Amino acid sequence: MIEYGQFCPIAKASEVLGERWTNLVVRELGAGSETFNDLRRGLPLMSPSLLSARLKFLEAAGVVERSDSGKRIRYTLTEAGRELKPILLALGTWGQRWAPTRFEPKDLDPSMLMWDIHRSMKADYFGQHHTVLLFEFEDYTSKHRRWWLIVERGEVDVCMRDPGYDVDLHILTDVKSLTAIWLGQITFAQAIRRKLLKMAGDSQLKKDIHLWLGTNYFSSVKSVNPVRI
DNA sequence: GGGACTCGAGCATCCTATCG
DNA sequence: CGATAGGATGCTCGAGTCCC
Repeated sequence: MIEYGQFCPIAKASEVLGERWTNLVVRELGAGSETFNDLRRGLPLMSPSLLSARLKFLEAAGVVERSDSGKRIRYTLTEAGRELKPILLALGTWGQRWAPTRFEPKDLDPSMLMWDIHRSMKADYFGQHHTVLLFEFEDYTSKHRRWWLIVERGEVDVCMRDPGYDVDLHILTDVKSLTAIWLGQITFAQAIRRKLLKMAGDSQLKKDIHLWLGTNYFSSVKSVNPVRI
């Protein structure tokens, strides 16, 4: 644990939250992740051993509650943890406005992007229709190239293997462009016009992509140093 | 087989003592 | 006072365990 040797409340808060990854674990829990594997999907570069250590630390600090139903272990935020939400949102707003975004390969992560998108998609748009969306990243050749989002009864599932259903809409793009759209750095219309995003399939889904895909929470915050795509 | 870890080796970074 | 070395600490990666 970091210790600053100061009574200042900011120092005390930093002793709890200042370690690497800690804020992002709280972010994931605040966004609705509850199981160890959900958290891993939202934090793909964090090792499981470190995630386990951080969860134990946050539990001891009174930020996270661990409950074991016998079937599976759930992690949820305590009242202290929930009170961090506006603080993290303020931190994110500051980051979107002031922190330089370079979109270098090390900052781009298709798994984190798809996990984030699947969580914020407007599932209500699809009603009771079973809908299959295939996202294909032209800049990836590995197992991370194709991602299926399956919408069913208000739930969205993300899949890295072909689930075997007919695809309603095929979206061909690259990770950098979709990240830029997701963060509000460029609009769908601009991306389509510049052929950074191409679609094949259901014409209504194509037309309404800006309605159902959603955007990152901070996308409306204007950056002082926007990136050039 | 999936979920939730745990362990150990190796590497990276940080901290502290020492030296010029 | 600043640079350096070496030990301590932290982190990742990969493999494995345990339980349901």
